[in-house]
Amino acid sequence: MAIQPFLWLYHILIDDHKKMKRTILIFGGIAAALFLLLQVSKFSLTNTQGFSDLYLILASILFILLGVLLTRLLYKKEMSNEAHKIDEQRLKKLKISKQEHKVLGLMSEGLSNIEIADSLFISENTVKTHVSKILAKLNAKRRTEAVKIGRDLNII
Amino acid sequence: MAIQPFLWLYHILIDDHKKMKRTILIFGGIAAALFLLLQVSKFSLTNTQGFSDLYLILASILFILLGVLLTRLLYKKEMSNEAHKIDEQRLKKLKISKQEHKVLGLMSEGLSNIEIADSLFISENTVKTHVSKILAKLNAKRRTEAVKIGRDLNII
DNA sequence: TCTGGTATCACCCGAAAGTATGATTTTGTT
DNA sequence: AACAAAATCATACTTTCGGGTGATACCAGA
Repeated sequence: MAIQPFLWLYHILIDDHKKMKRTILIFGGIAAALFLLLQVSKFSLTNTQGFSDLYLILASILFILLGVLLTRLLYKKEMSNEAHKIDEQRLKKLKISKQEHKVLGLMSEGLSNIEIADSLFISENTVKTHVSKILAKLNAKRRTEAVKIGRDLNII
Repeated sequence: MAIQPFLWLYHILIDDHKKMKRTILIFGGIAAALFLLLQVSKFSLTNTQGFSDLYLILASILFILLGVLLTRLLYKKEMSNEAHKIDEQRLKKLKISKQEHKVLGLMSEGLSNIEIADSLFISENTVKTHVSKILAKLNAKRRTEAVKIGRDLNII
């Protein structure tokens, strides 16, 4: 849950170009707001107090909005990443092998044993063996239950 | 994706008391930052320019952080709400009845037909009928596939 | 080299799931 | 009240799942 300082910058700079526009917008907005604020502070030396205060408040609101916008952009990514990434540690604890994990994934896609067999280029019997072991390791009685448990454990 | 202006305020004020502390913190922070900023603007009339600028920048950063904090708090709730609420409209379009929906939900929990029957106080045969209709309406061949489709359609 | 883990496959059998059909009752709407 | 939709249940049948057992092969680490 802690904000990693440079990770999001990396994501913004390295990731796909679609988000470049928004990135430029945000950094441009920050620069503009900062500039505006500094200008206001200079004006406040010569102008009236009330005028300066109004613009300070506006600039403050702008900064808050920037923070909101920034977070909406990044937090969404962070959350979806966190939600979708599989828990490798738990896989090891449960001693679920690579192939078993693949089978579990295809089970969660609603495939039958034969369909899984075809997509992995193995026989249906082999799939059955994998499924049985998965059920045992996840302490499930049915494949639907295994999928449910797997989802809960962030294994799928 | 649009920010609903008063919805989050409602959530903050009405929801459980655990979040009250954080709420007070945030609004307190906003008030403090505003006060700080206004004070700074007054100081800038008498003090040196550099001194004022430094505090202005600090206040700006504080505002951004406030925006970030605020959004992290609210957006999380919004996202989880959005993700977990079922799509009633699609249920109507698919003509899935209440009982069928219940059965679908219990299927996704990994229950067998008999277990579903017991928890709904109906016979296994009835459950089978419901399941068959669900499969037909969701265009699924197996219950696992139905669960998958249901999840994708935000029906579960 | 031996051993344990993984992956592969096969056969049998019982249990669960799913299909098809038909029938009755309940419920909600006009 | 009348009608449609939903909910209930049953019976018979087919298909899929899952358990149990055993077997072969491969690979990596002790």
